[in-house]
Amino acid sequence: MHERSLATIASMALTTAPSTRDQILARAVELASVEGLEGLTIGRLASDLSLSKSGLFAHFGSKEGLQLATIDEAARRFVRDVVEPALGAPEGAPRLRALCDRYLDYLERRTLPGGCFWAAVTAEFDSRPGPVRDAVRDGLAAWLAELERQAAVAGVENPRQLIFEVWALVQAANSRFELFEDAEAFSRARTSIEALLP
Amino acid sequence: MHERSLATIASMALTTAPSTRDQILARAVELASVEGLEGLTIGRLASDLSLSKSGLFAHFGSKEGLQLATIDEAARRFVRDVVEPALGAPEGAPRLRALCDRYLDYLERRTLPGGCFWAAVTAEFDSRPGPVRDAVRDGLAAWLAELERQAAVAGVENPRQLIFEVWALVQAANSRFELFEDAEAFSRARTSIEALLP
DNA sequence: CCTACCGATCGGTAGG
DNA sequence: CCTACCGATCGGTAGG
Repeated sequence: MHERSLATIASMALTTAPSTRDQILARAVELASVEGLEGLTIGRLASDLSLSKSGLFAHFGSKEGLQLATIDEAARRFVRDVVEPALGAPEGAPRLRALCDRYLDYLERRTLPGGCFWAAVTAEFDSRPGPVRDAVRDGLAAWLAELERQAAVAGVENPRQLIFEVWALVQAANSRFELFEDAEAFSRARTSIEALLP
Repeated sequence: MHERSLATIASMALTTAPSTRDQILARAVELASVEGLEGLTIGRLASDLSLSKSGLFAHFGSKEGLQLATIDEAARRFVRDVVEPALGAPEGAPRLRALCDRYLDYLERRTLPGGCFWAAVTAEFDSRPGPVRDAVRDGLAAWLAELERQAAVAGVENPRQLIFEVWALVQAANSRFELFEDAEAFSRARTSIEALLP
């Protein structure tokens, strides 16, 4: 076990230099949080990374391929930055609280230049059927299902209703923070969420 | 000031005769609810209305002019379809309840093809500074201020916190309805809001 | 990963 | 409100 984690650390250290594709997707997630997945253009992305358009294009095959890869990368970063750090808390109420806290902190730190990636792409694609909307929906559904599962473990009587309310408040905090630059947005959300959690 | 501008907009809506410009803006609000204010292109709009691009363009002078006029039209329709019908209810708790009910009904009927106009354009422009974001912010601020005023008249101790929560739930209902085609989204929101209102 | 292209569409202009 | 344009940029392709 010690050997494995050392090997993992070593291999991470050796592979820290991100691939071109990883660099592209890191920038793509940032850009999409501000400009959306349609505003994410291949030319802009290539220019930001000093690549040729066709060189960048070849990694994804189509704009839709780039959009889907960007959603996948955003989900991966979300797990790494929000879900994984909360795994130390026991399942149920403590885990649920940790997941909410982590994400509110993540948003408040303005980790992405446009705030919540899911807020941006959900509003953009929620009424535009197709593979991109499906991927957004699946990514968000996985997150909501995890929150609902923790609420169920905590013995909440109606997990879906509770998580509907909790996620509503998180999204409202993001929206108010971004649109109104309202510094109180997150404390408002934390107050309301604390009153709801078991 | 917010109240006066709402009343002014309402009276304009009642007295303005149909014109090419009005037809353009009616379609623009619909399109923007799906495609956003950037996805709203002059060529697409002209084609939908069988006008030349330059003929349509001349009404607004720039794309930004079209975007600002579209926001203004959306606000006008919002007042006509949501605010005015609620004015029969006495100020305070009944008015607040009527405003919420009206808007939830409006969204559930899917009056606009992309759902809530404010949800679409807020998420799109909330991290993109400029006149368009300012107009979105001002339109939403007028609506939230009206809700807060009714909450204050109703004797709520913290109107801002209450309306933060109420609007969060309305937006969550719209988002779930659009993204997941969740028929229960609005009943969820109504249940939660009913528990919050005085 | 590149250069060199392609047709379509973008916002916008000239002139009527 | 129109026709006839403009340069820039879009997603995408050919070929290396």
